[in-house]
Amino acid sequence: MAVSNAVDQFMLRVADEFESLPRQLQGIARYLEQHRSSIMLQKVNDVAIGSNVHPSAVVRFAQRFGYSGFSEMQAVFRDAYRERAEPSGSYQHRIRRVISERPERLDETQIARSFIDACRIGLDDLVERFDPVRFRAAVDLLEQAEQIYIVAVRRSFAIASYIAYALGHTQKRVHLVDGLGGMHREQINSIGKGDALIAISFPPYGKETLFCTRLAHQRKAKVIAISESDLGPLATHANVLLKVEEASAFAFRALTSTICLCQALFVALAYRLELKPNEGAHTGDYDA
Amino acid sequence: MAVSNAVDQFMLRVADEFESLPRQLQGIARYLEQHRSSIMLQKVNDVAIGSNVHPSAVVRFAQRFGYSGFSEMQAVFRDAYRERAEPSGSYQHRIRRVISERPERLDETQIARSFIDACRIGLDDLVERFDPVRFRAAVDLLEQAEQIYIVAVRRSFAIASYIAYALGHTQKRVHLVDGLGGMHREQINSIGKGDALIAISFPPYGKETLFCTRLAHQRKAKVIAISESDLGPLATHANVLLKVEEASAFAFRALTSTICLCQALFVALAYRLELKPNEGAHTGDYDA
DNA sequence: GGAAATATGGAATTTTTATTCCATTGGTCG
DNA sequence: CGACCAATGGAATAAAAATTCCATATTTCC
Repeated sequence: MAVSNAVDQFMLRVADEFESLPRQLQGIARYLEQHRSSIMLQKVNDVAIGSNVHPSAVVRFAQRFGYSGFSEMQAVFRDAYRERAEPSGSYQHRIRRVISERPERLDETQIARSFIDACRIGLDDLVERFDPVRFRAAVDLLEQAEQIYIVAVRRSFAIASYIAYALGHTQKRVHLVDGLGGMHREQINSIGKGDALIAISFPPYGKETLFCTRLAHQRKAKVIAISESDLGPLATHANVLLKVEEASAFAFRALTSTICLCQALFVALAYRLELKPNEGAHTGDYDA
Repeated sequence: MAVSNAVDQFMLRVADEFESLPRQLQGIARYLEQHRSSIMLQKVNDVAIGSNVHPSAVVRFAQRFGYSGFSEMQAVFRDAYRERAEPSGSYQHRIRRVISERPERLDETQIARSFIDACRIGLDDLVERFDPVRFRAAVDLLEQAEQIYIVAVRRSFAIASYIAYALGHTQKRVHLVDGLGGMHREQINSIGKGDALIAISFPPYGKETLFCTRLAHQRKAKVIAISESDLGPLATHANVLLKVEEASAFAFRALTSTICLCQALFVALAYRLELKPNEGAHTGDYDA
């Protein structure tokens, strides 16, 4: 792993020993890692409070790593900053350099940044077009459902699997139609009146998803569709259609808005069901 | 001239009065101007020495401009830095603000909006902390891998399943360790030198994921870990660790940043492999 | 050139910050 | 279950830093 400066080096050393550190010192380690860019400005006390420990614990931490005390350790952060800030001159300068540094051919960093940017725009758009009426309707529908089925294939399957996981923390009975063993039909077949189906699909629509939607509708189950427009084939059989338009970059579709919406849906439902919030996050002793 | 921040404003005020300042104070003014980016780190004494004056002169300087002393003046510089380094307060802060803004009884809309906001902040943070070196290393590693294994459980499983889907569009051979039939071990067992494992896990870490990571490492396969910090158990066996800190709202963890990063990773890889971008999105006549 | 006003720097003081010491707690292992 | 060791946090102490005070130097202006 490439290590550029003293701070990274130090943090690496911390990471090494991390496991063998007492609880409080681990907390401090996490805090330092999190705030590496402003440690140089903080007093022992700030760090202590930030890490929920006594100042003396912070000093002990520094000493554990061979410094005489907090001050000496802090100097590492301070010097590293100075090294960066001073030689390359003003902020303006640095900016300009970053810009001029980019080569002709796109590099990974640029691709990544652009992609992330696209996702951000996607989320902005999601808030903007948010439709409270439909959203509430979706929550209502889930709240009343006896059993909840979820279907999505290919690109959207990840979303379905997440929803199934999340709903697993509620009292609802949940069925993920995952098509294992080619059994989409068999899996959806037990759906009936009083149940709900969440179907997620974007063009070109997955036929398995369409099939399930149609069946659910026939059986008088409620259908929540998550899709791109009111005009697609999902709309026909859906009771509620939540619209998401995903951003794309490099001809590649994001997934962030969809998953964000689904999570929001779950959180709203959980709140409705008066779940303790924590149960939504995790229950057991291992989670992910 | 556009004056953006408090430091600029202050320096302007100094420039105004400059002519009427006594010799030593002029020297201090020059020094401040020259070193505005590191004043926040300096002691009165440093400034005094740098300006060839007595420390008390520095205090007088500050007082001349209406501050109670050096400390108060220095705070201007410090705060300005912080504002830049952590736009509108650290990520933690912003999250907290979004959460604390919620009124008594939440309705669905508010919940959804807050949650989406939290996700947006999460993405902002993702760009900010993006580490090009590690990201590139991850892409390199995938490019060179003969076979790619992917593992994640519970909350993160959705991500793994998505990556598996995406990588399925490349020439790489891809194995999703999904634990079907309780066969995590059996599924990872065939990993070997020249292969790569992508492991995604957040606290409290899934033991299956840890197991796979350890095994992969033993077998001399390369490991890309996607996790929260360099300090977790995944770091030990990882060749590259990509850090993602997910936002949370209502004690509920988002997933957007992680998935966004994974997609970015895939896009970058696809670009590297000179895939036609479209193949990354979909191939056949039904997709999702 | 000398009185007044201002500036300067040494040293004392105050304030803030860091560190050490030690009693208590809590966990571990025989 | 009790003895031991590590960890923790309160309080005292030490160190560092900032500020004030004041005696002295320098400039200004008559």
